[in-house]
Formats: sequence, C-alpha cells, structure tokens
Amino acid sequence: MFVTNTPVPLTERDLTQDPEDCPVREVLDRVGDKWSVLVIVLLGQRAHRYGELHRAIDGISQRMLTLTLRALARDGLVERTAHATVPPRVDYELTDLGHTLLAPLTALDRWAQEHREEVRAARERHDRANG
Amino acid sequence: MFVTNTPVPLTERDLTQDPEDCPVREVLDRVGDKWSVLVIVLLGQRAHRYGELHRAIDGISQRMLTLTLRALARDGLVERTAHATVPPRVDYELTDLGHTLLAPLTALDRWAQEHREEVRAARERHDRANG
DNA sequence: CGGAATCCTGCGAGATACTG
DNA sequence: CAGTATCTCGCAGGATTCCG
Repeated sequence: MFVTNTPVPLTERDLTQDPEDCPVREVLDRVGDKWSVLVIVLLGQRAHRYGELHRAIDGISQRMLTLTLRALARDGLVERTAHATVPPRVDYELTDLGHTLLAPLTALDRWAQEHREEVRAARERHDRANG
Repeated sequence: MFVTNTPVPLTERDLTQDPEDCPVREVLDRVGDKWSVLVIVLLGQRAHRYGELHRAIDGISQRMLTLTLRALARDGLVERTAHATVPPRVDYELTDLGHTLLAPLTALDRWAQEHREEVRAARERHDRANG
C-alpha cells in the first residue's frame, strides 16, 4: 500500500464550512494532544501494561495517561484488557483500526525527521531578524 | 514520491526519552493546534490575503489568525509579503518547505475520511456500553 | 497494581476596542 | 485593511490523596 503525495489534495469543502466538521481536524482533535501519539506508537510496537506506559512516557501523570487511554479506547483505536488477578493486571493494545493509524503518523514522523533542521534554521533566522 | 506504511516504524528512541525531543511531537506541536492545518491547506491551494483567510476560516479570531500565521512564518512554513500600498495589502503563501508538509497532512486526511465511520461507530458502541 | 476523586492553576484563546 | 492591545474566563492538565 502506498500513499501518493500530489493527488487527493485536501479539498476546500473539507474545511471552509464548519471547522468542527473537517476530517483532518477530527484526527488532530484525537491525536493532536500532548500524549496520544506517544501512547499509540508505543502500543504499535507491542501491548503494554498500564505501569509500563506510565514509566515509558516520561512526564505523563496518571490522570492524563488514564484519560488518554480512555479516549483512544472510546474511539476504537485501543483495546483494554483487565485480568482479574491479584495484583490486578491491565493490558492495552492497538486494535486493527489503531494499527491503520500508524502509517499516516509515520509519514508525519518522517517529515519531521527530514525537515527538522530546516525548521530549526528558519526559526533561528526569524528570531535573529526580529525579537 | 511515495510513502510506504510498514517500514520505517517510529522507533522507541523517538519518544521514550524526553517528550519534548520527539520528532512526531514537534510537528504536532506546530500543527496540532486548532487552526494551523486549516491555514496550511488553504495556502496550499493558492496565496491568500489576510482578510481572505479570515473570511475563509469560519470562527477564527483576528488574534488567533495573526498568531497562527506568525508561528508558521517563524518555522519557515509560510511567507508573509507586505505591499506598501494604500490600503495595505499582505499576502501569505506556503514556502517550499510548507508545501512538503501537505503530503503527510493529506495522508492523515485520507485516514480520517476512510475511517471516520468506524471511529463514529466505535464511539457509539462505547457510549452505549458505558456512560 | 491500576486506577478514581478532588483540588488548584496557568495559559490558551475569545471578545472587544483601538491604530498606522 | 491588517493588524495591536487588554481583559477576561474556561478548562486542560499537574499534584496530591484515597480506593478495590
């Protein structure tokens, strides 16, 4: 499967109307927050326990991890499996749908890596020119 | 140019360390906000004047439009051209760098369109099951 | 271990008014 | 026309504490 870059441009009707009714924005509303991508990518590698995620993602609070996982589960991107053991054990893994999201995210990641330096340079230039 | 989906998975080192030093997050910090994508996509079609953007993007305030354009210009994605005429006229257009970002955004948009219904369904299922 | 419940706070962002 | 300059408020999200 491939994704071309020139065709299928985002059409004007995708966004001019109601910003709330725009496909791209819908994804970004899910995934544009501070933690979702981190969680998705980690789960893209393998299933993780709650605590594993908590330790792997530096700086996330329990609250935000829980909320993030909930939101992702609600949208069918992540599946939660609670084992009724003592002590309890809860596994999280990407659903099939969740896995399909890895490709576009990877494309974005690739862009970031390829153009990171250009952006940094542009920013320095701008900051030097202005304040 | 094509982007494969399976290879080049986001590596763990991309994100486990410092969330601030993660390529994907860097892009999302630029583009994950409420308006940047709208602006980028509009400018991807053609150059726009300030007022055109303001009218095209329903609901954006002057303040946020200005801040968004500034941030994009700072990162070298958008170029601002002020014509010293009366009345003043300012054009905004994507830079070459900005244009390269359209591809990954399009990939994301495509994902959104293809899986919109699945997400909606998952959400309804979830909401029916729980609260 | 995996959360839930509160409390608290900064700042993201809207509304409004003014300016070169 | 293309912006600034304030003022203000909401809520995203951190810290902390408690629970099965």
